[in-house]
Amino acid sequence: MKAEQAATLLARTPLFAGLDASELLALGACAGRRTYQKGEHIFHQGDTGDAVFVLAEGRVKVIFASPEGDEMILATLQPPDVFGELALIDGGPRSASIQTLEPTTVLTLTRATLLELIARHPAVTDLVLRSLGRLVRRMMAQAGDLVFLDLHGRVAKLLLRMIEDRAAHSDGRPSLELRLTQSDLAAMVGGSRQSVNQILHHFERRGYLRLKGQTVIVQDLEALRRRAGS
Amino acid sequence: MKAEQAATLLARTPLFAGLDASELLALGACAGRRTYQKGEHIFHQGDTGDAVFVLAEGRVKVIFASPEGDEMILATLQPPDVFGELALIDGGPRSASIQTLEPTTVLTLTRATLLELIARHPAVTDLVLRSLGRLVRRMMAQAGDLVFLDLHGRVAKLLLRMIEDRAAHSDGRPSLELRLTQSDLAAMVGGSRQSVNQILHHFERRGYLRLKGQTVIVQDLEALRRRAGS
DNA sequence: AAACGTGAGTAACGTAGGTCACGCTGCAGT
DNA sequence: ACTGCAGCGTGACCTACGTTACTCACGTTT
Repeated sequence: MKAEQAATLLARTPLFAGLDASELLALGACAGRRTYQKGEHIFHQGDTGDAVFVLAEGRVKVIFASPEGDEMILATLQPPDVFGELALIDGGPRSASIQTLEPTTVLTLTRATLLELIARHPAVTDLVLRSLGRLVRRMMAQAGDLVFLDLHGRVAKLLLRMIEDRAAHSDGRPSLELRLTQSDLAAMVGGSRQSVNQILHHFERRGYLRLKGQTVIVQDLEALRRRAGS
Repeated sequence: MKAEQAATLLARTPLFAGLDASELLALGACAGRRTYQKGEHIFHQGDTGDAVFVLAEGRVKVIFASPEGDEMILATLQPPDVFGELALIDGGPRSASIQTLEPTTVLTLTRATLLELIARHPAVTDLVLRSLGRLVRRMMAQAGDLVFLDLHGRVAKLLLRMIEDRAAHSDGRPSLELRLTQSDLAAMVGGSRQSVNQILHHFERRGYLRLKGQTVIVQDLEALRRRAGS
């Protein structure tokens, strides 16, 4: 029952999509399930971790913090994203914290069950490699943006990226329900809340987009792209 | 002959250190060898690549460039560092360029011979995973530094990092032969050449270090650490 | 020697963007 | 109804850095 639900979720992830039905069921049976309220931490940077998580419901943010306590948001995740692989593969501490943005439920897979899975299905290793590869490329792009683009560019790029994979195209114009505070946006681009506020309004004044509470309706995608340098 | 030299080099890399002597010899025999002059490119960002390189002699810099042509130096490598794994594991384009800083010779291992190796020694996969994991962590730290630290902090941190793994402790005081121009240093911390110049002299005036051409003698490690926020 | 290129050192100036310090709104709890 | 509190909107500063534009000290080449 639960295992079946879990299996259908797992089937949607790039990591486990290749497995056959029986294998998915077995994996789903091994998976734990946890629920969190809005604002809770699933794990903290620096923890030792031996589990991978599959997001079943709700959204979370990935937070990288400096020793001084400043925080930078590396990404927001939504089902069926997977997180926590990094600490697992090298046994090191968790490199970032995970905090829920909404009531959330996740599946947990322990290192042991994954090793077992890999023993039976060597192809999974390749998928893990690819997912890590994507991570490296994303982080390189992030670092590049921080040195090559000004804050306007980074905000524009962030909006474009979020539109790419979360857009609801209501009536032609791509509209984006952020469901993030401006403080969160600021932490994603490495700027201050105030500057992000200014920049959003700047874009609105120029006619690139319209702001309505926490949703953004993009009017001029091309202008945004230009401003993002791409 | 050549294969033996290659084998001893491979044995020093973390990736292949675990292999037994005969396996190393076989691998060394499969390896190609190339030499470059100072300033040449070994490959370019965007190329399609199906080889991994092992640095045998000389130093290289890893360059990440923006579409507009601005460049950021992600790292400098020295023997027995390995590079080029990323494009190999996911078949994607090379994510950065490699340019030699000195006359350089490298070994090349094709995708085919590596797949073969992995088939015989599954443990190698784990090492590849770990090396990718290190890469992700390094890039996250890099991105974090860019948002959390000011330029002074990033320069201090860069010096500390280079001292860590390249220091010649002449007479107690750690001394560091950079063999990099200030322009290169600037590209490593995401600043302008002039600012880096100023900051180095600022540190010298404060007594943190002494500058002598391209070598840096650190006088007050603790002060540098403080300035780097760690 | 003259000419040229490369790397280092300085200074003047402008500005992107951080910080501080407000006020406003809407909502949850008592 | 009153009191927080979270999120947004805006203004007045101030400063860290980039940019531009020189100079000087070297090697190398012609």
